[in-house]
Amino acid sequence: MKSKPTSFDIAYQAGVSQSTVSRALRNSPLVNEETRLKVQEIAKKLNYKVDKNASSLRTQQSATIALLLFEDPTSDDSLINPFFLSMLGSITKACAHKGYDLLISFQQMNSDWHADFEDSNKADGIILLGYGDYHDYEEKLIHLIEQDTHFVRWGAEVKDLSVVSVGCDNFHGGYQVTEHLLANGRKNIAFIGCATSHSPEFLDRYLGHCKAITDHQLNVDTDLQVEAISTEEAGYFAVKQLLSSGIKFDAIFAACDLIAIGAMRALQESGKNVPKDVAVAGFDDIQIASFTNPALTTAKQNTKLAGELLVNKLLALIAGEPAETQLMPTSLVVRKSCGS
Amino acid sequence: MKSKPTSFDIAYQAGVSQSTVSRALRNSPLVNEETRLKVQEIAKKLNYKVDKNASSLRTQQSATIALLLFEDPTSDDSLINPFFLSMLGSITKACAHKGYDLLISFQQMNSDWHADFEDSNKADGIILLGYGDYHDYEEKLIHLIEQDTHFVRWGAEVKDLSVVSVGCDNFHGGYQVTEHLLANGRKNIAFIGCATSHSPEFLDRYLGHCKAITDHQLNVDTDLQVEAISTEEAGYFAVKQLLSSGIKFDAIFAACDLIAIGAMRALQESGKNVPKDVAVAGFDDIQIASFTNPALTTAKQNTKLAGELLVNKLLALIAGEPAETQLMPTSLVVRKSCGS
DNA sequence: CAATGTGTTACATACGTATGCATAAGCAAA
DNA sequence: TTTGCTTATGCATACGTATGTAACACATTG
Repeated sequence: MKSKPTSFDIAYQAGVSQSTVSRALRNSPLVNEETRLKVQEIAKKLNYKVDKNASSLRTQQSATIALLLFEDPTSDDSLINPFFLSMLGSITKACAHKGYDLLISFQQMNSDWHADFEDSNKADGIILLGYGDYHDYEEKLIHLIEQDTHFVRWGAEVKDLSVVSVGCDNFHGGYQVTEHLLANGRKNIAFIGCATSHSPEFLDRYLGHCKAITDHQLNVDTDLQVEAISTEEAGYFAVKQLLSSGIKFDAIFAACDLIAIGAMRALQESGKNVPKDVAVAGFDDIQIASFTNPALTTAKQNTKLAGELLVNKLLALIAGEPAETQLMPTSLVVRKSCGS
Repeated sequence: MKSKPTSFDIAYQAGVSQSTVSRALRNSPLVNEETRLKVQEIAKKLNYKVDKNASSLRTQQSATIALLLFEDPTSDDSLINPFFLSMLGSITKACAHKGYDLLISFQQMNSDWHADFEDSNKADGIILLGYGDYHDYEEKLIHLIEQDTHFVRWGAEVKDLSVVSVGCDNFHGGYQVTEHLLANGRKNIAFIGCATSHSPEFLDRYLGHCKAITDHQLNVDTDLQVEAISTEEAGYFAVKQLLSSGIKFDAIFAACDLIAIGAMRALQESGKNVPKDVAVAGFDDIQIASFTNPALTTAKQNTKLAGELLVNKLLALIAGEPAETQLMPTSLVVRKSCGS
């Protein structure tokens, strides 16, 4: 009574062998229907559950995917970027839909994460999630590839390596946002966010922004680009700094929504009206964006689709099928913060 | 070269037996230091990783915790309540800190979740997370107990069952909020949220609210309690309904922050000033709360502590140690939405 | 009637690790 | 020399499942 029933217990009660039990429970065509029903009935009666460890050990498959979430080491320890939380929810649901369990692990970028699930057989594949420059961990990617580990990652395409990435068309998204601001008559658009290769996502958004400006026969003013990491505080201080510098601007393109929210706080605190005095646009479309005052106009990254793509591509790789890097389009969500 | 190295491969190279390898890698005092170092060196060279399935099968321990997250079936399919996302982040970090992996699974309340990890040995214990009346799934709790499954849950104390719960002092939190509103001179405080046993958390907040009112020699007006589930939309419509009913009120106590946000939207849309005309207070202190306009005054549930408590108590149960149900205090976070 | 095929079951084994028990070597005490 | 103890290692086995192969009964065919 004490210990969990095994397939041998069922076999004994059913008067068959353990192997027949195993086949019967997996609906193998090799077993007679009558036998199968009897076995399944007894299994149910005993509240039998397959031991996943034994099963995984035997089949070398765990029906589990590991999600490695990289923290931005500069951000607040207790919080997680809402965008990634949204991705996490989406990936979880996509996994559940495919019958896979999801193993979650937070990692510091500089830790030995590449070793954790690699050969432990605890997961059939890995999803890498987090902003940042992949050059910072390129050798770890190479290591993963060398070990024939199945994995996909969120982010921009990795050149020169056969890595499957799912990302967002940050360049086009940036173009869309700035074009929208220009269409609203804004001339001097500040860009708040890191515009170096250390943040390839933000950089692409900035480049799209610049392209939209030059396409409209205007000149890019580099003074209007202010560095900021992806937090509300960074956006707040960047705008404060911009305001005190005396540089004229009538719009802000924040590299992500959190920055935009901080930017709006700084503007409103300084007596500026959004969008009348300064239009503000963001990027991501996190949940908060529709609740700010005014509601934030932003380039939406479709996290639901992204999660499904990541999971589907990873499962394809696991199944030995080909999978390709894919760039998702962004869509502009027009709310109140840009005037129209 | 092809297949992953096993402990036998190391044993062969080191000229010792597999059992010695196993002991050496686990730093058993039974093995000579010299031997241990040699074994560990070879293991590193071969990039050896313990097979978690085999290890778990042998030891019957997986160093993994399963988190079952119950969706509110009425809420939007694509979104997850930010409060639970915050809990999820906190639990993930607490697990990582203890060296445990976290297996995440979304569940419908009416599904067979109680069976999923119970005997599969895939996790050493389970954390149940989600709002709702535990009476709705009491028989499943009993089932878990009968199977000697280690688990803890988030929520109010479960009477008559030996279930370890970690919850928040919703009664006192409700008392705090209403007392704050009264101290600000508000007399007619509407309560927006479900106040039935189907939502025990909300009910306790309501009861605390009522206690604060009677303690101040005032009478509870049941017309000022309006039903709403925990979404922004529900808060919006509840307040719209309240406004059109003509009932006078100068403050709103929303049963959760999402409701409060919807309530503010309805008020502002109707030309009411928050907090001048109507003060609004919430519950939870989700991340959005500090970004709304005006910033939301709310009773904070400490998700960081909650996650740690849940994990610690679960690990205690797994270790065979006693653990007790615990109620956490809430703290009032005063921002701008109540006037002072 | 022999040969072949079909459907169903049992047997035996492998997956890779952890650990109780036996063993061997070395050494001190009797 | 014998006994007893310590230290270090190997042997053998169990964890519970899944599956290749063999075996068996029975039907079909030439």
